[in-house]
Amino acid sequence: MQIGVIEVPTLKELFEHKLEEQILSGKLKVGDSLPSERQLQEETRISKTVIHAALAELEQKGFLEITPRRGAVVANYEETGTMETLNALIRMNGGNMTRKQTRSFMEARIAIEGSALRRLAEKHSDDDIAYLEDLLAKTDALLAEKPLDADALAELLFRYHRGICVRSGNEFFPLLLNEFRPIIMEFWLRSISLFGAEANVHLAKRYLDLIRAGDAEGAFRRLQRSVNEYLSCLDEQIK
Amino acid sequence: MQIGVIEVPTLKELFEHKLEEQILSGKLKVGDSLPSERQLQEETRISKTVIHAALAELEQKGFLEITPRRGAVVANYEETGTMETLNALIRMNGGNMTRKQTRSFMEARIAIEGSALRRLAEKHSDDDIAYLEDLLAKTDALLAEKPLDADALAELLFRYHRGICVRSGNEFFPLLLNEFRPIIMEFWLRSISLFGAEANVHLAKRYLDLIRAGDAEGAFRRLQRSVNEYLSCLDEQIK
DNA sequence: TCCCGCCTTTTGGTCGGACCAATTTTCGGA
DNA sequence: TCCGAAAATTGGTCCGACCAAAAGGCGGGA
Repeated sequence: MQIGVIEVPTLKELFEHKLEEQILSGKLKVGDSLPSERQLQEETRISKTVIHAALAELEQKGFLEITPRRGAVVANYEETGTMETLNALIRMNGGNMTRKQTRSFMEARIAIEGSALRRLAEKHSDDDIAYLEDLLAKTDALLAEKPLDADALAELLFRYHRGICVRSGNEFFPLLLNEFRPIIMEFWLRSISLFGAEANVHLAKRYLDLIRAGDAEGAFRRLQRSVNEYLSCLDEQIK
Repeated sequence: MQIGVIEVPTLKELFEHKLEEQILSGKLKVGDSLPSERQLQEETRISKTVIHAALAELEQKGFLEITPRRGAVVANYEETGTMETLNALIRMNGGNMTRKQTRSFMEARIAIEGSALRRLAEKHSDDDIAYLEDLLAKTDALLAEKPLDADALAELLFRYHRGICVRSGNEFFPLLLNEFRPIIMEFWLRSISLFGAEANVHLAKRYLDLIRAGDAEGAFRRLQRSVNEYLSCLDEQIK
């Protein structure tokens, strides 16, 4: 096993995660108001600037609601939460998603990427095909190298599937994939370790074939099938 | 016309939006590197603390790429952009979406809310129905009041449709709707002005009927139809 | 007893200065 | 011309102090 660079967390991050944990664990309930920045400063012996920066970031993540000169309260992150909130939530759990989260994610993938596949199969230019072929050529090149760089392959698979969304003509789909990025990367890494690199690349090529053939329904069903295979294989592994 | 609370932007926000504007307007091109934080501090007479915080936030929004001790460059926000980037882009344009953006949005809506509708129609508890009925009752109450508060109705419609996503059991769909929130609110306001308040509430009830009846395909088709009606009505208006 | 206006306290927001560690640039010597 | 050490520059972090606005407390008048 390789030991990567050891990241030294900053004071800000430490305080941020501490607070995040208290919110997610329920110690701090939705609607609870936080102590003032000064009070936190005294408790934690951290400067107010750092406290302030951490609180501001937690606000952006959807965990807090800060009103100038009134204070910060724990936000109802089910109401205001975004993908960023979810990413923080998953990271808190060591990067592991619950069974239900995984299912939800795959379902969202079918909804979004499935729509993109359908549209692209129905309507595409030679340029679109060339664009995707180019990305596939890169995965082939990577596949030829030994040993296999799983991270790089996952990155390429991400770009390829985002490419499908880009070329579908929908301006929102690629943005949504970017939003999901950490989760999607995790997914591809696991898929590579479950089914092997070749199988994943082969499947990617299959989508292009179906797009080229204009088989919108076939491409959609293929996506559904591979999602189901992934989920059942995951269940298999747990047993 | 009602004048709401006047929001006083903080220095950080002012600086942030200024930079955002320069990036989106093309004055700062993708790949351009920004002056150092100290230089910006001198130019703007804003403290480095605030400059730093603003840059960090712009990085999170996908507009900048910051490398420690090397500086900040304008990111390719088409590659790294998220919904937040898009929201900023639309806000810059006075809240107006292009024709293509509107189409893309409605398509994304069909993909996401359509999936939620299907799942909920196929499988739901009495509790789910009661939850949605409760939200509908609130819209009815609002509808009875005169004059009509369009903003409040749009808010309720948003909550109702998010409720469908929440109750579909998918943990991602509500988060995606939150992400889209500014755009969705704009959509409902326009829909209310186009078709009237009653028609929108009536349509909302129709979805619940179809869910109750377990008619997944019917609910999905209903959504598709109303989306098409909205788009063609919009075209009509432009002419 | 209640309400209005003044004054103190508390609040988030901002500031400039300082230090750190790593990178980039500079420049003198081989 | 090239190399390597020193200097300058960079983003990241931290501190303690100050600001203006909001909240809360207080006292006097009705």
